[in-house]
Amino acid sequence: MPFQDVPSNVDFVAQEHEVLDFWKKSDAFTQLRGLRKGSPPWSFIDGPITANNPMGVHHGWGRTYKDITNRFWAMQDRELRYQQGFDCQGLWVEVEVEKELGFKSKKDIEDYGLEAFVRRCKARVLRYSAVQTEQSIRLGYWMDWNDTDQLRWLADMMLSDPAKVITVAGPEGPVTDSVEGIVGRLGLAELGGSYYTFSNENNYMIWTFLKKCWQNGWLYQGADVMPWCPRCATAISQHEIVTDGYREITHRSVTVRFPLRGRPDESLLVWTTTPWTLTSNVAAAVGADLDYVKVRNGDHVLYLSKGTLHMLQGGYEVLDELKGRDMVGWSYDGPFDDLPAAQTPGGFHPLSHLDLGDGQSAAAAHRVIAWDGVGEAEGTGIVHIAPGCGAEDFDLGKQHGLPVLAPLDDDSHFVEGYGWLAGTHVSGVAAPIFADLERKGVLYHIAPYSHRYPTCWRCATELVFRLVDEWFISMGELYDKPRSEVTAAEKARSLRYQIMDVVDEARWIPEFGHARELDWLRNMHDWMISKKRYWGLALPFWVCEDCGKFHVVGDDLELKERAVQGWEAFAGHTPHRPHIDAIKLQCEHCGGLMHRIPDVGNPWLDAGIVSFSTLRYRTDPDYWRTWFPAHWISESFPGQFRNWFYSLLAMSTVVAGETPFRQLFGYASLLAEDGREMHKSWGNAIEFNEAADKMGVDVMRWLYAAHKPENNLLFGYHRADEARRQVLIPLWNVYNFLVTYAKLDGWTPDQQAFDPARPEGPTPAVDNPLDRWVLARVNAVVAEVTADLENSDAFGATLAFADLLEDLTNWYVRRSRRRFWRGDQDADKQQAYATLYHVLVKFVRALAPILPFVTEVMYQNLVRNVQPAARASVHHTDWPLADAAAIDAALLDQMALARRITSLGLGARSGANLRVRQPLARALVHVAEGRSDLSADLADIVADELNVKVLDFVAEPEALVTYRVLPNNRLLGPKLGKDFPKVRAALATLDPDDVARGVSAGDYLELEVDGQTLALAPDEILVQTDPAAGLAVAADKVLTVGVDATITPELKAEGMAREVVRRIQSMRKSADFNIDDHIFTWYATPSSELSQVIADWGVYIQSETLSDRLVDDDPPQDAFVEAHKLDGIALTLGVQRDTYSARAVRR
RNA sequence: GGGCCUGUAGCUCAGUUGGUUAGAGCACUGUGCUGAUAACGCAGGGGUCAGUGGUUCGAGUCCACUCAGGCCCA
Repeated sequence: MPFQDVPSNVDFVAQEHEVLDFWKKSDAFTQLRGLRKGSPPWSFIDGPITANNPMGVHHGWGRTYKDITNRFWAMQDRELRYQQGFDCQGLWVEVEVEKELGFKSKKDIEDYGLEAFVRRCKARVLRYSAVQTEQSIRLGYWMDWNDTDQLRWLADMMLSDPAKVITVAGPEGPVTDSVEGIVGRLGLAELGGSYYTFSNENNYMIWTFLKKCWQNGWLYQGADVMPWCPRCATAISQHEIVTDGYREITHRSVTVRFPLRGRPDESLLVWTTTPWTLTSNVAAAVGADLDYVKVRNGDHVLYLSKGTLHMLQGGYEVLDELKGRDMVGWSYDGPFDDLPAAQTPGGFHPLSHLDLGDGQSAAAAHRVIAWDGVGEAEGTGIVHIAPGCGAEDFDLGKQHGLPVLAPLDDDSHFVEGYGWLAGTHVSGVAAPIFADLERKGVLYHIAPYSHRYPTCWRCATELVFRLVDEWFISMGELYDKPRSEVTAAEKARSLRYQIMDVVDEARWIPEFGHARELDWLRNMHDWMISKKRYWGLALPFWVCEDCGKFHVVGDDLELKERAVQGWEAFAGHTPHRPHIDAIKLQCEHCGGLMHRIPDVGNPWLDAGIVSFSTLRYRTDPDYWRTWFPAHWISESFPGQFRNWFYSLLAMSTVVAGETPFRQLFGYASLLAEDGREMHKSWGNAIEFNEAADKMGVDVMRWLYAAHKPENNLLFGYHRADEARRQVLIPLWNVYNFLVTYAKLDGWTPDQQAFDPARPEGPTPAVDNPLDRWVLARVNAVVAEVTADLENSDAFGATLAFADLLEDLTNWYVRRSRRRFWRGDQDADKQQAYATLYHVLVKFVRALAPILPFVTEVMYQNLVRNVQPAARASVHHTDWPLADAAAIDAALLDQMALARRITSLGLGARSGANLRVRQPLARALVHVAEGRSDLSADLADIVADELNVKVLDFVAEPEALVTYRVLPNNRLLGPKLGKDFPKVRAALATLDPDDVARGVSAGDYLELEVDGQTLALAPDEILVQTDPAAGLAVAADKVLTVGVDATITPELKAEGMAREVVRRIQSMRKSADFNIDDHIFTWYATPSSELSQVIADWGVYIQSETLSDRLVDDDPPQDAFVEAHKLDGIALTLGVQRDTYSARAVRR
């Protein structure tokens, strides 16, 4: 079969959809897996994408890296698992389902019913995993994707009839289970497809991990004051709050008086931005070394720090100065001592295992304490301390043995014990509290205050700090010494240092990732893993109702073994709430009944376990060992150091004691084209589907790949247009060029020695320098790109590809055009075809991982249409080999020189206003010393491109240039050291012409420096040339090119003939003739000179324009006619198709 | 306060171990070429390589500090 016609105006987007159809119909992905089965493994572990919404263009970036890398290694004949994953459990899903249902609080969920709510969460995840699957397929991401219709069907069934028993197809045969059972087994070996972190295996594997932590003594239940979302009614962990959470918010700050006990009419002046916390005040902190003043201010005597006197309203008189330490121990009356909470001995909070304050009530405990955290940047230098309402306050309270008051319940309403406040919500208490303080006479001043305040990363509600009872994994002690000095015993006690060692085992790209992860680990607090919510990992912690001891269940087997109640209710369900909560165990210590704590797990546990759960760690150790650790993982850097990278590392350290990945490739953030984050409300957001259909995914993938990954990527349509113009269209044009002429000439590639794995075949044997050069180029580029992609450097690959494409289009094809166009079928033409074909096929195959669609189209036509034995898809072929023998470095240098000469020559012409169509007699080239001249072949190419009859290389370019002599820094710098500047200065005083002559003759140059004579070797001096003034000359560092501007009558005539040819060519196109149509041409001009030129150059004009006749007469009526002016001379031209002659004549 | 990243032309970005006159694309201007034509070539303007100091014969590149932006932690 011959090549198919190539449209010159191609709709890339429509074409991508055709390719998707082709891949689907031909089952191209499955074929690839079959082809690579049994080859050495290359293991990629995917970081799960949250299946909660459609994916965005920023996901496209990461997925492009993943797909490029997978495709590259598959072409290297490696077997891959192709399993990508969905993150399924956690608050983010709950929040969206709550929105769907119009819920406002946790109570709404409980009223609705946990069982139904959890099923809705599962269904939502299934639905969006289907959407994301379809989007990823559109991107060209080849993975073991699920059938999206089946996913949607399962979602529906989860809601309507989860207990229904169904049979679905799996890779090893049909699998029968309930709908809920099948959903819980998605991604496991028997079902294949994407992994889902809500799967049974993922959950039970986390149990195994948690049990191991427990056995190592790293798991504990702790009390702490944590940021808490009043709406979500859960604590927010350190991981969640650090970046996503802070917003600039203006609150009403309040300054109040704390009347001192035993010092009549004297008060501490205290300031806070969170008035509700005053209800739970226990202490006031001062800086021990800070200077304080006692002032009279209106009716009061107040204490505050010297640096915050501006806080006072109205005039004041300083009565005394003192240090903070002098105030420590003073006692005062708190603003809410009238409430029962403040008067309760031992403090007021619900945690039975927390015992602070020596039985004192808060009111009795009120005192001034010292704290080095007190400063004067804001406030009064006296800090109100409420240990139940702030993290630092809680720590201070522990140090000082202060009682704790915890005022808020789960929904952030004040609890009983807070008198008139009980039952009111924290968000609405500022005003009544101000009124109450006013009434009590302690309110001093209220003022707006803007600060960065933490908000919920999911629902943007302002967080409060609340005393909570949560579960933690201990990170271990942080030793106050360099890591290298930490002993083995210390390390054994501290998980933190064990993870650090594991971090060292992996290669981090970019390298700074390594340091960042270590920095995070140094600063990591104990990992809060519990969440007081509904949809998520059921933490396997069972607590004894009698003795309070807890037990951690390690997996499903142990659960079944130890269950003493509730197994029947649970059996057949996934290990989620509410069914899991039915199960009771018996306490090993006292025999009491144990119930599961209601908390669910931190979602990063779900994502971090996948290097075990998806690799069959529990069921098939050999399989796990084959695929663990991953060769490569990749995610966006911002955020993942504390999230996925961290949890992956921590969990692998605990379970396996080794790194879960060998190479980590990270990239930055995607921004809009205006450099800002994409936000719908700002109008700069681009949805994935819209981008795919407007710019095309090959273009998107190029934008993603052609970027230094550690820099933020600005994504948008202007850049897309640029990429299409610079890459896709030129590539397509070269392809179009080859196919067009190959069809005209009936050329097809050799079928004898066809290799389906590497269909371009061995490097063709050619002698034309252009061919040898472009073959050298393509092989050099393949060598470079191979190294780049092995090192996760897609960016480097795109740079190399762009250069090659430039060389191919703007030099090889441009200079070879006539070789293809010529009528005869000589050896040179055959070599040209063989070369361009080889280069293009090799190029296209190397590009295939980055641009999988357009390369597929080109492969189908260039290879599959002409080679019956060809593999079905370009993605089934093997990675091209770089033929080292073809990389002729000398030729590459020579051609680079030729191109520079050309460029300068065109510049010289342009500078003298000599258009290129006008032939000139000669160009003069001077190449600086030490550089070789061009071979005759290359000189001819340059002469042709410059449209000069002769290209002369001149050794004595005085006519062209003036000289400049410089010391050779690279040689003389190290040799002379400090004397170097003097030598440079001495050299500058000499006559450059003399020096240049000496150097070119190979003489040593004697130099007088500080009375010493110094001899410089010729290679220690660089002779540079600058163009001489007044010539059509251009020059760069090495080269000078001048053109002879004299236009003889003969040259002028030839120039006119070429002009006529160009006009006719352009008319052929306007008249919509085929490229090989023969024509009749008429011309009429009043100028006898022009008419003579056309007659003289008739043979040339006819052969260039395929004119069977060239007639000096007015064109007939039905010809295609245009009136032209050549240098002001009128010329009427007419063309008409020669219907009798036709294309066959040219063959 | 500590850690990391970034700072190069109007815009977006390259710049390989330190080496001679710092590049590309876009945009602008001029011009040319063309069966790549909704392209392309050549030329031009446009740079205190964020700043200061240091190392070095030589710094966009290495070191220190400062400034600005971003991220992480306290």
